[in-house]
Amino acid sequence: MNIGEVSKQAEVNSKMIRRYEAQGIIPKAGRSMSGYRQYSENDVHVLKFVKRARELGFSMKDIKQLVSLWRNKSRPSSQVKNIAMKHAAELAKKLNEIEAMLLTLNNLVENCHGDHRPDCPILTELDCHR
Amino acid sequence: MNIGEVSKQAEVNSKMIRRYEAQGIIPKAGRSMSGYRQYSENDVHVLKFVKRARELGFSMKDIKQLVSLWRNKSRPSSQVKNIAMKHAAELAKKLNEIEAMLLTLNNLVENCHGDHRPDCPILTELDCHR
DNA sequence: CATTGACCTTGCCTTGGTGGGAAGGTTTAG
DNA sequence: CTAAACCTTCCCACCAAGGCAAGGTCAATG
Repeated sequence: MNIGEVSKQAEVNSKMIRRYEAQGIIPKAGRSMSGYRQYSENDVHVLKFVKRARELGFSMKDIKQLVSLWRNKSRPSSQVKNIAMKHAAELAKKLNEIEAMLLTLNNLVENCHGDHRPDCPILTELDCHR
Repeated sequence: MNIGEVSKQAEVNSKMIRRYEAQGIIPKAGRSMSGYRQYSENDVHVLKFVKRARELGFSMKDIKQLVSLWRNKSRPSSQVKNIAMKHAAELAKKLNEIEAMLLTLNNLVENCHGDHRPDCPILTELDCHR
């Protein structure tokens, strides 16, 4: 299988596939006579794993470790859990930050006329907050 | 006032002050004989405005527009509101995405033993999701 | 008056994940 | 034979921030 076919099947951009290989997240693909990367069904499987992990917001560093643990059939599940918990904690932090921003922002937007007049609580808040 | 003093007062890194100037977000500072940037109280004020806008998650592009509207005393508040609403919508979208990730993630973490044993629902989910 | 240390200047590199595009080689179908 | 659709590597851009380096300036010491 060439990279384009894998890309379709795993729904991962070929550009990204090459990058993941360079980052050591997926194993180096074999090459055809002319230098084209050659893939198997299993490679599609790995890429889907990576894709799903990205969708859960894991960093590439985390994913590298997760893939390695995934392949190691005698991994301790504690290691996987640690990575996931750390990531969940970071996500929760971000969530709180965004929530705080939205709270303020929605408040301001509600109180702004949004017409031709120049007075605007949004600018006032940004101006006078401190 | 030199850049260091402004940096302290506005709580904005001097590196960032120079960058904002280069990006045209704040006006070009005057220079002393020796080439040092010279600032007034008003510049501190502008930088605090920028800082607050960053804290609300606005992009530098948005902030550039906001500063310009802020300075224009005859702006229509509708323009400000539009920028803020667009940003709020993006934040809300991000919020939802992170919420979804956290929901899945917390679920997985709860069901993982997290001990020496290799079986782990987190890896299983990443593996079999599709 | 010279040195020292704190300040300032510009410029380039790194982060993290993704994408665009160039310049060129290969394969396949018409 | 040629054109299209692949593939290759390499460099650049995004975003906001920060680190580091090499050099100039200023103020207070000895």
